[in-house]
Amino acid sequence: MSKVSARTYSRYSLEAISLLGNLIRAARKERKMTAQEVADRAGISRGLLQRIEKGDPKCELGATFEVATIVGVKLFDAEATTLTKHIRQTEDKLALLPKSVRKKVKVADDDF
Amino acid sequence: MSKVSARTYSRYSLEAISLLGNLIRAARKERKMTAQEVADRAGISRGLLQRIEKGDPKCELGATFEVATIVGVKLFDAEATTLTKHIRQTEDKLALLPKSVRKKVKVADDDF
DNA sequence: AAATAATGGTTTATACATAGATCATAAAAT
DNA sequence: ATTTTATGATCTATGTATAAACCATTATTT
Repeated sequence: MSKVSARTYSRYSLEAISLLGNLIRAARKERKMTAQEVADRAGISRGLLQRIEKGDPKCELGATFEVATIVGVKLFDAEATTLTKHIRQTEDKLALLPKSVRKKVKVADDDF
Repeated sequence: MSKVSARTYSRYSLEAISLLGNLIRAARKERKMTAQEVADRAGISRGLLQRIEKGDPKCELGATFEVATIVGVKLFDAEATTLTKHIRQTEDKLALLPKSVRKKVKVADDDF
């Protein structure tokens, strides 16, 4: 008597996660590291690494990024500065908005 | 009597996660959505969304990517095809390698 | 070919993330 | 100014991800 309402994920999310897992495994193989080696260096179990490479959505974000870093898969790397800049711009923009143009703009786009 | 060996994360991983959280919050604000709205659509609690935006490494990978997707933060988006191609290339390359040039190449780089 | 190592898949116990409720403060709307 | 809404934070119970130990199979070495 359990199983109340398993979480759902959009196709896009699942694909992105799966892609990340594939990238990690490919990078690990490329560097000729065993699953055990990477797991040890990441401080996680080999089983968890398997699930990460397999694209299981229910893994720790931190463990996943850590593994990615170890095998050399840079997440935002090159774009990091650009992205940070983008955030700052966005926040500035928001700060400049009149405080009441908000709400009821209706988002209206479920673009996936 | 607990706290045995808390997991550790590299500076890079933490920064990447934090950056992702910031991107998500900025995108949510930009789209003028409340934390509750996004949480509902992602099927998670508002508290979890708070932690995701805050850059907490111990969140579900799936929940995080789902939220990112909802607010319009594309993870690999444009590069997806390129990356997929890259993976295939990598795997092909590995497949072509003589079966014994492996091991003892010594990784020797902790580049972070 | 035999032996060794790596992977994929189990299972079990336990630590811990999560949902949900509550409260305080801040922000926005009226 | 008042009211409403959003956010940030804290607490508790419970489901569940994780580590660890297995085993079976597949690669890789010798």
